Amino acid sequence: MDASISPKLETEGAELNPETQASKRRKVVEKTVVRVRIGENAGKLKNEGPPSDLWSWRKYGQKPIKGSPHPRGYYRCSTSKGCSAKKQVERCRTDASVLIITYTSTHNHPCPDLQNINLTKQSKESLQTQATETEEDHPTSPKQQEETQPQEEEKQNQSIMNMTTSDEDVSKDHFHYLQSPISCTQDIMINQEDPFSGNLEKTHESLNLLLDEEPLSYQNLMTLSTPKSEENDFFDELEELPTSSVFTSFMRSSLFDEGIPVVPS
DNA sequence: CGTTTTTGACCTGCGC
DNA sequence: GCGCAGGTCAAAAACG
Repeated sequence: MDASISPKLETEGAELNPETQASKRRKVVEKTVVRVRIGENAGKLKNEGPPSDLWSWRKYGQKPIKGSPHPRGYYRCSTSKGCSAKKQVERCRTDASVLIITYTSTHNHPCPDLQNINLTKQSKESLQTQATETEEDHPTSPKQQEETQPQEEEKQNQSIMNMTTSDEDVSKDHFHYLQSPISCTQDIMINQEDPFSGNLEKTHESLNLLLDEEPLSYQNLMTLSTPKSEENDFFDELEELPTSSVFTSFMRSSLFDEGIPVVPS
């Protein structure tokens, strides 16, 4: 359908499958992997505007990855000088329509002009969001969302599965299929808090629980908050990172607008 | 003019 | 210990 994006989250802890060893050559660092599927319309929606992120990212490197036709981009948070948040953006080697964003470290500073961004975003999205009341800006309780659209969820789920299975790497990666914006949000929230508390294990547990237990569709989210740039060039996407906006959407909605409490393990 | 992107070189970790 | 590959740095260029 319309640019469907299916982000998935996963925090990579110390325990990992041998398949991913390649990517874990380095020290085992807490990572949050977000998989975003870029719809075919991605290239058509380029005039949607730049993908806004709560944080600004500065690209500091790009490297071709062995075995992958697509290079990997390295980004660092430029919002705050001392922020150590980083993210890696690459395309799925088997499915070019899937972006894999790996977040490493976390922001050591609060989100920048959140309100500003919110307003800006609203004005932008209002154009496309009118028809669909975004839960993104008006996050509902988890329960409500669960009842939201089971059918849609199935669709989304299927597409995700499809995408995932088509990707050998991913399928092996015991990814938890993220179906719930809430899960996503919470996961992120935890991660956001972690840098300060240094409690990462908690993240894993709650994340796993959430991802496995709360199926739910955020198709709307994706569709609405996905200012995708043209897909003709992989590098273009690396720069714009549609993911960030999507990813951020959850954060914004729950983290700041509502502040969903983190589910303790 | 300041910030971001690009790109080659360098460093580090891991497997053999 | 060596080689390979990923990750980071830093200078130059580009852009707003």
